[in-house]
Amino acid sequence: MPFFVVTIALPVPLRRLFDYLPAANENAGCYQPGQRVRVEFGRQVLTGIVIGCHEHTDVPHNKLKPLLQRLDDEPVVDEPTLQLCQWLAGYYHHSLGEVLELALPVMLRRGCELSEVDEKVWLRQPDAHSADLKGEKQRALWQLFQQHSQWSHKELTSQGYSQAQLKRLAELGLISPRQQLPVPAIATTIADPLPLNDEQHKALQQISQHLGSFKPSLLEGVTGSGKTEVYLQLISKALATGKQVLVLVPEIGLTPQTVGRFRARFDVPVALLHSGLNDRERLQGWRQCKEGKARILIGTRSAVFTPMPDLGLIILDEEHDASFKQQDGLRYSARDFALVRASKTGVPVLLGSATPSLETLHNALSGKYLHLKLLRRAGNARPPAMKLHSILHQPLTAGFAQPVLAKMQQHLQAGKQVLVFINRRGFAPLLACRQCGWMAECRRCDARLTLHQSPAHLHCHHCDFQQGIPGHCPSCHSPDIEPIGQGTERIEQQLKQLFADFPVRRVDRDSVRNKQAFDQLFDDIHNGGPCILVGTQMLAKGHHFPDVTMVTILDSDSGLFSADFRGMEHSAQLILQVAGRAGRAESPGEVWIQTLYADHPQLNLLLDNGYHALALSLLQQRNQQQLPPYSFMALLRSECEDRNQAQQLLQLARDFIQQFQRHHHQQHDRQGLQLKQQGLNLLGPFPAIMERRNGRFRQQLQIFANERSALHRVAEALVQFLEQQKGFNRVRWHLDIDPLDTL
DNA sequence: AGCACGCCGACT
DNA sequence: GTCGGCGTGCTC
Repeated sequence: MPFFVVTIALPVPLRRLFDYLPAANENAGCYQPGQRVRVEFGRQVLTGIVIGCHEHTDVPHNKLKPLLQRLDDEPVVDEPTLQLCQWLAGYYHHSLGEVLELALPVMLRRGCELSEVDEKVWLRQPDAHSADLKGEKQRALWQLFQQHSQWSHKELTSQGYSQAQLKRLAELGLISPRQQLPVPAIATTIADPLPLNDEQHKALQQISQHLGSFKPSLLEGVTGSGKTEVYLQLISKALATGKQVLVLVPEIGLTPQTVGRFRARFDVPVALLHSGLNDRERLQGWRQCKEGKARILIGTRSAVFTPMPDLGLIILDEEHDASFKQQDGLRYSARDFALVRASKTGVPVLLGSATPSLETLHNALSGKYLHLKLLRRAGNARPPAMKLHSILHQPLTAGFAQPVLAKMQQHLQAGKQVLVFINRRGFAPLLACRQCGWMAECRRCDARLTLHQSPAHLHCHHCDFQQGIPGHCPSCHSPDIEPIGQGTERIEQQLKQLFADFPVRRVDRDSVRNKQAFDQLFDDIHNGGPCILVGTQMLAKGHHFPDVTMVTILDSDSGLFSADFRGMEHSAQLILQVAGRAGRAESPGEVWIQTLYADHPQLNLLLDNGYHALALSLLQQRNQQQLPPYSFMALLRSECEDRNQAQQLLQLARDFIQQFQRHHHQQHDRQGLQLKQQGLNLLGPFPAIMERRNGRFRQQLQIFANERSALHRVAEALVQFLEQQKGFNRVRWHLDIDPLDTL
């Protein structure tokens, strides 16, 4: 047998592959890219992915180990997915093994058999003719098998059918049991499509023209304009051509309402992949897609990796949402990756948002994406009236201006619900001493501790440090210490006193411990009469509250002067998202924004002329300052318990980049090429906005480039350079490509 | 990332 | 004399 090695990707942060000798009695034909293998790696045993077989290796032969075991006969990572992962590893300068680890369900990473998630399923016998069944229950059961030929055992028993009844049907030769992958039940009655207005109709027509080839589109539609209906009818068209559809939603966007709406519209199996599932359920959903059994997948960020052999359309809702970008480890953007996947698969991708990110908007305006707009709310719903209310020199009651309270009272008495948005958890953001000015601060972060009341404690929202509330000032021993400022808990408490006749419900991460409580709460709100809802972003995303007619935004000011260049963009998106909760039903809503800066130009632009107008103005600013999307950015972050070391590493990186740049210019010179401005711009190193976090000092180096390719070249060289550096063992660093924030 | 090796300080 | 701190180096 000729000599060959198997090249393996391993789940380690090393950005290279490893060669192994084949297992005993196996030839090169046994190994296909995408199969899992077990290998001894140093002293540990790991599960790796076969990348290929080669007859040559640079590794000295005495170092080669035979791999321990081949786990799969068929690849678990199909060819297109493998190629996409290779692209991703290159784009984010990350280890391929770690990318593949992310692309696979946890159970497969651990080396489980695919069949491990098989379950008992009952199948209708192909030649079964209905016999005369005795029992009512048995007839009903048989009726189910007329609708669908396959039901999972678990589902049938949960619907109240017994083991005995199933056994009886099996004895009559009507059905038979099998161990196999269960497929989600399909809705038996299908809801009709809603009528489209001309805007929706036009959007649907235009996108449908591109089914079957790569074409990105932006569907820019104000809240309530019926984006979802366009999605649904587009999906329907894709399904009709025998294709699978991938729908990506933000982390909190996958509500039972949304899922229900999808399931009720299509007579095909719908798979879900989100954080609420356990490992087993995840593998099931993944297999359903990979084996083509599920025709629609609705999932969050990591679902973008799911293999779908018949993929024909990708929809990504709330395109601007930050949860599409992973914020630790491999910092990939599922939105950008979805675009690449669509391009390599040759399918259209639809990005939807009421408040598109400036990146996407720029692509739409420049003609790179199809730009579709839904400007009118569907049905009779009217857009909410938005109003800035100046609180400059105004007396406040519990943080509210008097006219705002009066307005809230009015809506409540009309039997409507009022939503109060304050993006700050806890009772108060600060506990301070009135005598000496002491403030409760976190020992590990450059931050104040947030005061919580139920349960009573001080809490650092940045490192999770917790401690009890002191009875007197630790500095001057005065008992005169008091909470300063407002959080959701305090607003809730005060509103309960001010509006004793109406229930007040708080919705934040603390009040909604688990998903069940969450769903229960939303049921209550839907069924209940007038009430006040106090909450954070949680309230703003995904959920519809038909009875909310007034929204009060309490702390928008904190977002107006953000240190980050995307601060205003994100503030505007959040304000509109919250505002969108009002007046979704027949009654028009109103939104009151309390502010100290009622003449803030951008805030006024947003309110007077809308998001699109503000976005154009922000884009102009970005252009002038050569910030993304008019330049390409990478952010090198470092952190260390020793401030100097974190800073020194970045200084070293900066020096390296400058040298690298000079070198490249020289090369161009020698080759007689026109010296093209590399356009690399370095900012930093400087400390992060909150320099110390969780006991570590954080620094950053911002790298801007005019060309994507220039950024790539320097990033690749930089990562290689930093990996070689010795003497910075205690410094942790990562390179964030297309960072979402510079905090 | 793990995990081992190795070289120095403070303990039964 | 050893236990264990973490700097350094390697993993096909």
